[in-house]
Amino acid sequence: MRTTLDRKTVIRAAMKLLADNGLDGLSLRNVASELGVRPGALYWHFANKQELLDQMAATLVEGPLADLVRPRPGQSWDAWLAARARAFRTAVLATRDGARLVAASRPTTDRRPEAEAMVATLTAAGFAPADALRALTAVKHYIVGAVQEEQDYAEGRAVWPREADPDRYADYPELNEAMAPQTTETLEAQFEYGLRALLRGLAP
Amino acid sequence: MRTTLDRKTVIRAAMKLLADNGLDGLSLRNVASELGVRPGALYWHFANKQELLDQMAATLVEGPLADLVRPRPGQSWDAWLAARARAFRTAVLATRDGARLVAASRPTTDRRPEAEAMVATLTAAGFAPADALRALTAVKHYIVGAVQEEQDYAEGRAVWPREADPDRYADYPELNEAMAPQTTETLEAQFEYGLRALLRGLAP
DNA sequence: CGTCCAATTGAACAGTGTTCAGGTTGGCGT
DNA sequence: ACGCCAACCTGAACACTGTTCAATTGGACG
Repeated sequence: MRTTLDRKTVIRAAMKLLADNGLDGLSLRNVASELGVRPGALYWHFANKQELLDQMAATLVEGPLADLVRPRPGQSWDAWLAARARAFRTAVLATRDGARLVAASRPTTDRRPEAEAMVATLTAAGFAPADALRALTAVKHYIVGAVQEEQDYAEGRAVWPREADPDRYADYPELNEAMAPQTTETLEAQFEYGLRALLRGLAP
Repeated sequence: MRTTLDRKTVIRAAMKLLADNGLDGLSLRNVASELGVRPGALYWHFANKQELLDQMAATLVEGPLADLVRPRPGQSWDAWLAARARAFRTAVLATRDGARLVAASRPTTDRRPEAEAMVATLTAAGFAPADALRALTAVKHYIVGAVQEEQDYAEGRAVWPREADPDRYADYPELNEAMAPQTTETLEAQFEYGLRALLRGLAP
């Protein structure tokens, strides 16, 4: 009995190849040969490559965010939102090209129950209903942009000026003083700085 | 005298095809045939497709932002940053798939003079040097994320829940009250809401 | 006029997502 | 035990893509 393929199995194999080769190196032929199967076989389980990417993105993000649809007892709205933001960031950065993957994917499940709970949490904290949704959206936008740029840098797609041309750096005194060498910690601090500022400014 | 090709001409043709067919429909063969030329000819003017995309993104953004490296006389730091943010958003949204184009491109010119001036402006307004750079970066991240999602929606890549399934919407009362039908104006208001919150929270 | 060289062609290479008629193959009903 | 049906997969092709490069053009210049 040759065990037959399975959506989950395909997704797992695709995730492994994503980690190994990056998003640009992820082809259906790769995935198929990793599974010992011909490319056409994948079309029995997925309508097209996009659907596979959607599922990959979903498995990436849904797990870590599941516990955080509501604040824990006694947790303030901003501490809760910050925790959610950090969880999202961590999950996306943990996978190679995670940000690009998420950006290239469409949502697979109905997000309305989740959204309803989150909006309700903010209105309970004093937000007007419309502002609650605007606030959640603004935070999402910040996270998406931050994670994208951060990973572009991590994967070498963006170039930090200091590394590009360290010599003539003396021409830019203010920039020189402002910018420390980039490390994992400074990137996280940057994210935290913007996140806290945004949450501070959003307070009702 | 057959006029010979030219970087600018190629970029212009590519921009037209981008507007007509979107980023996914933009192939070098398309660009070549639009110019009455074989695909290989483009490689005389650009090292590869990426370099063409980089130049396209640059022409998209650099013009509108050129005037806004420093605040106008008497303009506050936050009014200036907001104006810059709006100009960037407008420029990107004006072109089909502009956000994806910008996201997929690397910077072509040395951004350090610009960055130096901007950091200096914020330090003059009372920011610590490191915070000045963090603030600018945070704003950039917010804009990038916002524009990306906004255009995903505009091009039909994202689905707004209300349109996806308007009937069962009564199950989500808070969401229902929070979410008005999306129009150009509400999208701009959403952007503005997050931008103002972020700038408010960033104040030194 | 002849030479030179920037600019382009023609043709190929290796790879991609996708389709589909045709084979397997496992399990179920009779 | 047999036959059948549906799930599953193969084999092979199609229409694309970006990219390379030897060979060829055509205009400018000495």
